[in-house]
Order: sequence, then structure tokens, then C-alpha cells
Amino acid sequence: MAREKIKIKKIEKLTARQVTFSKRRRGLIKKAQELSVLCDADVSLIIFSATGKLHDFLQLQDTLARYYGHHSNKVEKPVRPCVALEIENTNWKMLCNEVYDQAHELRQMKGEDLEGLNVEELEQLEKKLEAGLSLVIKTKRTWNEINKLQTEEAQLIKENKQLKQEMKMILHRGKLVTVNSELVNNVSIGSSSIPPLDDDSPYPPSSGGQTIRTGLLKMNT
Amino acid sequence: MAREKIKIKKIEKLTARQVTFSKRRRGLIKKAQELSVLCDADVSLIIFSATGKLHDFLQLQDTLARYYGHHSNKVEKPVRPCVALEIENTNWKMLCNEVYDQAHELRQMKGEDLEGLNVEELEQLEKKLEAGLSLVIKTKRTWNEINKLQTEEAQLIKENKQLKQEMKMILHRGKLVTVNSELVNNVSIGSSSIPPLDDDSPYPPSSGGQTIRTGLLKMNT
DNA sequence: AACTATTTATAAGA
DNA sequence: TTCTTATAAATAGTT
Repeated sequence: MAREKIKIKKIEKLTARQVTFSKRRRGLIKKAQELSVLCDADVSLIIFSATGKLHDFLQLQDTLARYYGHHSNKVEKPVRPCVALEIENTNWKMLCNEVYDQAHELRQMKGEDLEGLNVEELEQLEKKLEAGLSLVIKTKRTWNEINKLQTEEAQLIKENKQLKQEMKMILHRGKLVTVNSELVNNVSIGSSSIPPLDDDSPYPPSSGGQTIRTGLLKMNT
Repeated sequence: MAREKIKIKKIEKLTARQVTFSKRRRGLIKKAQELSVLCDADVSLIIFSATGKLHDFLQLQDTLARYYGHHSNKVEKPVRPCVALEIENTNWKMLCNEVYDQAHELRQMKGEDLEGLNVEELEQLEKKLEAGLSLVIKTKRTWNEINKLQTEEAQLIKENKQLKQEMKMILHRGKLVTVNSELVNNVSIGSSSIPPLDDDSPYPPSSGGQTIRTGLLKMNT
């Protein structure tokens, strides 16, 4: 707005940027004050410089209306540096940095953005990926083992049920001969080498998954 | 600032005040945007109208967008009072979620936090890691190849120099016999299968590194 | 920090 | 609200 028209884009030269920041900040504050007074509006303005320093925290309405009542239109700036806000802003920027760093690491682990790395760095990355991969493969193997055991278990349960059924048949035939109902209910024959069997299997297939999850958790902690 | 100079005090006439509010609000927002862009500053502007019912909440130059290089010119976000704070909160939470998700993905790529994954998910993870690893290995191989070539090149240059030296010796002896100076200077003997050699090697070792960097960049783009 | 040629914002009117 | 325009205000480059 003077001498030459400028493009609204970041001023590259540091000193020029600082000067412009200083000038325009004053102008912006003045405009904000005027708006608040002229139109009875509550205007707050929070300006952080590029370095993250809080420059102005203005709550204009109340104080300034009074101010203008006393001193016509000379402009002052009630700067109230607010530590809480500065901390908030710092947190925000730190979080942004964290997002950026993580995104970069992720991309590199996915084989992207490798241009800037030398052989040593690439080898480190390779080792990191291999370490991760080996743990994943190990975990997968564990799972496969578990699944295999689950299948075998299911097979055993099935076989057990069949055996139990056969057992009952045999005992039933015995009952027909001896007419001893107590022996049938308890399914226990003293001299038999076959262990007792119930309808409630000690390895219910439905609860198998949960048991295994717990087991896996233990294995990995 | 026009037609007539005005005193900076509350405009009594309601309609005039509303008109001025509308105009100056736009101007203020524009100035705030310009400051944020020109000087790389974070500028927030909160404008409550006199009634307190309307307000503008502006967070200019979204920090995250800057980090990711997005050009989302968030010019104006006119929202209701409670919504403004919610937006801030939402932004924060979204960023936190992003950090969390990325951290989790990273940990899993490093072989941690695998408890919750089933075989399918583990296989996906394995594939992801293998893909990344293969790219890293490929890049490393390229580098090793380049390093090998560099070494060989250096060796060849050394040998060439020795050969050249020997050649000169031979020619020098020849000169002593035939007294033919032109042959010595041009270092070219018609019947010889050895190509001419200069002091200026076509592969200077000093520029080798730079050449290779360029090549690698091309390979990765 | 001050100066000043220009650009920009805007008060009043339509 | 929007447009116009005369004028006030802001400011980019310079000193």
C-alpha cells in the first residue's frame, strides 16, 4: 500500500519481515480497537510471531471504550502477555512437529522419501524393518501354531464325543442286562480303565478363542 | 477514512453502526490474513457483535496445513459461540488422534503392540514391512553398486596414470633413438591398440560423489 | 525511526 | 447488501 504494490506472500527477507510485522501489527491492533469502539463490538486479537512468541493478546471492548472516552483518538496497545496461551501454542506446535516427524518415519519405513539417506542410514532403516518384520513373522507363527492346536483340539473333542456316545451305548447294553440305574447315571465302573466322561467337555470349542487370546497376550508381554 | 474524517466513538445510529461493522469487519479480517501470510504469524481474531449473538472466529494460517504444505486458504470461519471453541477442540483432538494412530502404526511396524491383530492383519503388516524393506534393500544395493563402480573407477584411473607414465617412459626411450619429438607430444602411435591418454582424466575422482547423488535422485523419483 | 509516494480502506451517498 | 467515489489512512521502500 505504498511506493510499490506487494504480493501477499511470505516475505523472505528476515529483517523486512520483522519490520513489516511490527508495522502491520500496530495497524491491525488499531483497526481492531476502532471496530470495537465504533460498533460496540467485543474484539479479541491473538498474534503469535513465526517464532511462536505471543505478541498480543487483546480483549478490547471494556478497557478501550473507557480509554477513548479520555484521550480522543490517540492509540495505545494494551498488551497482556498470557502465559497460558503461549503454552497452548507451544504444545500445538510440538504436536504438529510430532505428527510431521512420525509421518516422515512412516514414509521411510514404507520405502518412501529415501533420497536424503546415505548407505549407513539405509542400513539402519533396513535393520529396523527387519526387526519389525521378524517380530511380526514370529507372532504370525505363534498364531498359526495356535490355530493348528485349535483344529487338533476340535478334532479331539469330536472324537471324545463319539467315544462317549459309544461308551453310553456299551453301558446301556450293560443296564439292560443288570438293571442297575445308579451305575448308568454315574458312568463310573470301578474296574474300567476308561476315565469318566460328561456332556460338559472340559474344552468347550466356544470358549477356545478367548483362552487363546489371553495366552497370546502373555506370550507377547 | 473517507469523504469525511470521523471521531472514533460509538456510532449512535443503529443502521450506520451495522453497516460500518460489516465493512470494517471485512477490512480487519483481510488485514489479519495479510499479516499472517506476509510475516508467517499465527493470527486469531474473535469478533463479537454488539448484541453478543453473532461472532466471527478466525484462526488464520492453520499450523498443521503449513507443516504439510497444504494451501488451504482458510479465509473465514463464521461460527456460533460454542461452536468456535468446539472447532478448536476438534482440531486438537484430531491432531492427537493422528499422533496416536501414527505412533501405533509405527510401533506395529517395529513389531510392538501386535496383541490385537489377527493372522490376516499380521499378514498385511508383514507385507507392508516387506514392501518397505525391499525398497530399502533395493536402494542400498544401488548405492553399493555405485560405490563399487566408484572404487573400480578410482582403481582404473590409478592404473591409467601408471600406464601413461610407463608409456611416456617407453616413448622417451624411443625419442632417444629416433629423435622424433612430435610422437612424444601427441602420445599416439598409429599401430598401438592403447587409446590416447591425457593428464585430464575424463573421470575426475573429486566430482564422482556429486554425479552419483544426482543419479540416485533420478532413480528414486 | 522518520519520510513520502502510493496503495488501500472506507464514509457517505446511490 | 452492494457499488461508487472522494478522501482518510496505512504502508513499502528509502533514508
